Amino acid sequence: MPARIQDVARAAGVSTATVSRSLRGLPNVSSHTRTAVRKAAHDLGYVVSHSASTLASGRTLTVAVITPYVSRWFFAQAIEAVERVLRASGFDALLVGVSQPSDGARPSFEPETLRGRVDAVVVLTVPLTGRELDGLRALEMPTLFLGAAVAGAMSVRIDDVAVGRTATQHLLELGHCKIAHLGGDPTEPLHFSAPSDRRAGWMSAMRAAGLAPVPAYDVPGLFTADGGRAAMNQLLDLADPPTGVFADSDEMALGALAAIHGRGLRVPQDVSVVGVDGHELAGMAGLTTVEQSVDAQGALAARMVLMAIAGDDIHRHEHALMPVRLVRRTSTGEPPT
Amino acid sequence: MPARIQDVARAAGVSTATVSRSLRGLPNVSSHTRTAVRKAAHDLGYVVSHSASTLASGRTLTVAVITPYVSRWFFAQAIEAVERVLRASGFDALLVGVSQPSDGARPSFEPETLRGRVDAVVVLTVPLTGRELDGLRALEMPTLFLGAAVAGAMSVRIDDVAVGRTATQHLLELGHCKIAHLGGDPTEPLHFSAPSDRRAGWMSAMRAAGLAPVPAYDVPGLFTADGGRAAMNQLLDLADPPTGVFADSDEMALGALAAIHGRGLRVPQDVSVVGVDGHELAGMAGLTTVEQSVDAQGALAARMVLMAIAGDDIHRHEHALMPVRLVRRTSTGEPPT
DNA sequence: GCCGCCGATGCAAGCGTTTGCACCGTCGTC
DNA sequence: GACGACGGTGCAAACGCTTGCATCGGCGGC
Repeated sequence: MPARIQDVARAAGVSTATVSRSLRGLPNVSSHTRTAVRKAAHDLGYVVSHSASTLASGRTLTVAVITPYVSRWFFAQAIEAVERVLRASGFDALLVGVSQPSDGARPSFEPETLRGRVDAVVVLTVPLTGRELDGLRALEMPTLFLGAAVAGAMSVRIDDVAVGRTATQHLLELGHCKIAHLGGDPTEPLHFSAPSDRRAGWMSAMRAAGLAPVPAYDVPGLFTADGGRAAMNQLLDLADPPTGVFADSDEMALGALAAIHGRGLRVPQDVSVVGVDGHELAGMAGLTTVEQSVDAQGALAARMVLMAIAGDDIHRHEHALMPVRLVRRTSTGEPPT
Repeated sequence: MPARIQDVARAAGVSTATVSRSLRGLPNVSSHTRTAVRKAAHDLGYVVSHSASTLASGRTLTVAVITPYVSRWFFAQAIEAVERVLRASGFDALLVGVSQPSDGARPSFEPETLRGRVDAVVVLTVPLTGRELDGLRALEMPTLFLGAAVAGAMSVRIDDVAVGRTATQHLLELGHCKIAHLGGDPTEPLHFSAPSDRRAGWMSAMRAAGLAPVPAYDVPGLFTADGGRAAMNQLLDLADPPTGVFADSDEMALGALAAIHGRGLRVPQDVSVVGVDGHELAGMAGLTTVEQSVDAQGALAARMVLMAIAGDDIHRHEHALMPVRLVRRTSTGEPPT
């Protein structure tokens, strides 16, 4: 029923080879012929068969986006940006979720499955096991990690150690000494690097200030608002609670804010909180945060991948580091005396 | 380099036809043969070529998810749920963004492009023009709208009029008379139905209470926190500001909360706010809301689509209505006297 | 005026599966 | 003991496009 290339060829009075070349803008086609073919194709409502085209050429015009979540801020932002740039270049995004079910035994992701299915892969953070990474490497296609760096592949990310250091230093400069850290989930089977790097930044800044990071001040917040709230409550239950809190994400920080307000305490008079991300609602809540542009990271990632697909090997192993900046708002101030 | 079906056939000492049938679990294959084939395939690391399989069979094992956004709460939730269920059934999700660029001239979405590319389409809300909808219809494949109902296709959604009525009635019951509505963007070229339906619910509840909805109380909030804040500020600037606010989404409601607090006013003593959705951060902020489970909606949507693909024509035009429930928290109370 | 070159085009061989149809024993039935 | 029926298997024709190679004028240079 739908028109095939043969129909267009017939209508335009040329061979299928010429139709193929005309429609794809290849050289060695007279402009007269090209026009005629385009018209015929348009009149017939011809659309190239993706599977046939892929089978014959090996090109898929598709990029896989592998992600553990889509509803969390960072991931949603990244997916949106990557997809937008891909689409603008005529590429499609194949969404591959790798979140583990609650039973813990996540259905293992099979990289082999992507062979011949996509032209490149963008991995959000590194939600993969060693075996999966090896499988991905075996695919030998352009691969880019967004939010983490992996040797032998491209990457776009921020300096997470610096993020931790910046946030902590901000609190230190305000005069805080008792600074806590709300991080990821230590039982998380996926080994995300951002939480540990940010923690490292926190510790490094503390040490540089001549302070020893208190173990009890390092609590898991699961990267969710609920987790952040629970973690904050845990901190406030301590005999000697912190006066400053550095949360690895704005979502956790907002949860912490809720916990603080829930206790009748005031921000920043009683407790200062600084987050990471630049979440829209962080602005609403007056949250001081270390802002990153995931939109810019995603767009750059997509562009790099597209270049690699186009055969630009120069960037094949490039690691891009994007800037962050501290945005001071009303959630941080001097510690109580 | 990668093993093809021919290699597996040779290794197992059978024909490619038998390999194909064995691997796909078709009947009329002796269990002995099937085992041998499976082993050979596994040993060779054989993975069926998606394009070849699609070309030959017409099946793609892929579903398109068409969405105007991915970073907004509803959409992120929906995408995540749909993808998860599809993946569990061996299907992939092709993400198709149709958001308009800021210049207003959104690159028109070409439904024809999906022909032969996917087995079904899930459309989040209805971000499409009439022409696009017609094109989608012409594809004659299972199509499901999530978040809106369209005649002639499946749909999963909530009763948005009831949502507006429920939220408004809650405020009415608390004694509010001056109730405002934060809705969508009237200049939005995409004609989302949720905002207008919720507004209709608001108006209907007001009228049922013998009150006339005040035009100045109906302001656009753009469905973002920032928009909600701006809209709320606009309301507070009125000579006679409302005492109750019904926002079409939690994100807008949270923005409204920020605006109220920014004026030094208190919630709910001075102004009551009720949202819609069940956003995690709404819980943090104590926001009363009309909660919906987008996760359940997305999962159901995916299941319906899968059934339709499997040839179950019974559900081909089914319209599922999912429940909502009012969650009372601390952002609503009696109006000031 | 002939030759070689080049741009424009067509031919046809793949690309790797799926699947209708044919074939061939075997087994149960009358 | 003959005869369908049937399970198990192979053959080969699609599926719709891309692309290396051949072909064929026309044109500039000598």
